[in-house]
Amino acid sequence: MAGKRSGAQSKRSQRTRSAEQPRHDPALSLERIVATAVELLDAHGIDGLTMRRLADHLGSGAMSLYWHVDNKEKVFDLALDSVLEYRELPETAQSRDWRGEVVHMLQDWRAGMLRHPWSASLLPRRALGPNILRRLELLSRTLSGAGVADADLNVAIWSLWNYVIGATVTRASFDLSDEDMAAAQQRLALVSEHYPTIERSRLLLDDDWDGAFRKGLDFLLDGLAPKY
Amino acid sequence: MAGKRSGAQSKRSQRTRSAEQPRHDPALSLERIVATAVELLDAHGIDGLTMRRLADHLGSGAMSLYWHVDNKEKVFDLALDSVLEYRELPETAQSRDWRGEVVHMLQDWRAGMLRHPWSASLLPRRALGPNILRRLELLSRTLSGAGVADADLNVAIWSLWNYVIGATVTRASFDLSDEDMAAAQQRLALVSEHYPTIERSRLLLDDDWDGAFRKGLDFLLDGLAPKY
DNA sequence: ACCTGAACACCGTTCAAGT
DNA sequence: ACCTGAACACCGTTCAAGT
Repeated sequence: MAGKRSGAQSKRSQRTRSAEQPRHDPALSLERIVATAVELLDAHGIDGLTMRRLADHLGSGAMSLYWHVDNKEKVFDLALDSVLEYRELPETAQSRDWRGEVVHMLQDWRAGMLRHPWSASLLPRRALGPNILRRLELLSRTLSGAGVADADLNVAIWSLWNYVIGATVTRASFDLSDEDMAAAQQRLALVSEHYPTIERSRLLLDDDWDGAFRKGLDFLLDGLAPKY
Repeated sequence: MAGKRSGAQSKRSQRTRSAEQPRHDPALSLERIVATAVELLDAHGIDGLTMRRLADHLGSGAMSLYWHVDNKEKVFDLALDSVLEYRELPETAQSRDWRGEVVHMLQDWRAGMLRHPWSASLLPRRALGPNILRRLELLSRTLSGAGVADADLNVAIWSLWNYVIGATVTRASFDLSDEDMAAAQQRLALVSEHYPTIERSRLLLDDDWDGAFRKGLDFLLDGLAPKY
């Protein structure tokens, strides 16, 4: 956290590092850049990723990154997709019912993003990387195999997508700003006569996010399930 | 760019020319600041809002804003909530069924945000403003009145919220970056053997977003509807 | 109470140049 | 092919000061 302070000082100590010289940094590469970007984002949030800081952590000059990457946007794209990898369960999938399959993948999706909360706030502005496409393909295949009519398939996929994205974005934002949540609760308490129903149901105090995600997902799947 | 700016300047100076003071804009106020911030965001997107530019458009020094507002974050908060106002239909509500009520409010919510696409990318990091709370209260009241059990109420509200947020965030991001969408489609075409189901259902080519939103919402409401 | 300019400590990126 | 420093055109915000 308090790793690097003065840029000039750390740069100098790198240049004159003769005694403990052993670790000269490996050459730059897309992989190293993306991995370090993710580290930085995990540690300092979305505003903590800076081209200059990234280069610093990689032991290179700030401009060296631009040989590997077009611009900062690209770094964001790559960091986001790198976090969304999904390893399908190989053969257990056979024995799994379609609902179990879908629920598992979507829960994993959400959990993966919540492990890197910045990823949720990045989603709104990014395109579909290969890992997202892979998940959509799996979703599509599973629902289709479950008997969802072709006419309903895209709607079903987007509905589940929307649900996951919305849930993750919301959860991550509350996670990031406890004080905002507290402020909202306080404001709510102060003017609770305006929001009696919310107040009564304790909507903002309920913190069983995982359970709510699961239950709501079940409702949605109930609605989407093919009718026989 | 500089041309556009000077254009706005001259328009304002025309308007205030009638007053005796030669170059004084109306006094700063939170309302003016927020309204101008929304204009800027509409015109130039999220990166187009700059404290300096905002002050410039208001005809004031950059630092004058800080007397009215803590920091840039606050400007974002206020701009977001200002866009989410909802006027309940006064008495027609009586005759409306609960589904109609919910659908109307959520469609209006989505439409309002899509009129200001930056609002979607702002949502992940912001807290609940009064206008959002008002919508949640309405949702809560309507669902409760429709017979949704207290135990399911919060889950139902969050599910609908998630759905709207996810749909809006997604729609706005595709809206903002047509070339990204095109790139994704191209990449998809190139490696379509990896995503056969998506390819077949033309998931990424379907552009009836409004229809898909409505249909998926119906599925979700089917799942949420109280079972008699 | 309300507004201001100068200054500080940063940004992302272009460019010409080095190996 | 890969990396670099200097430079440019910006940022948000602190501060001491003006009315």
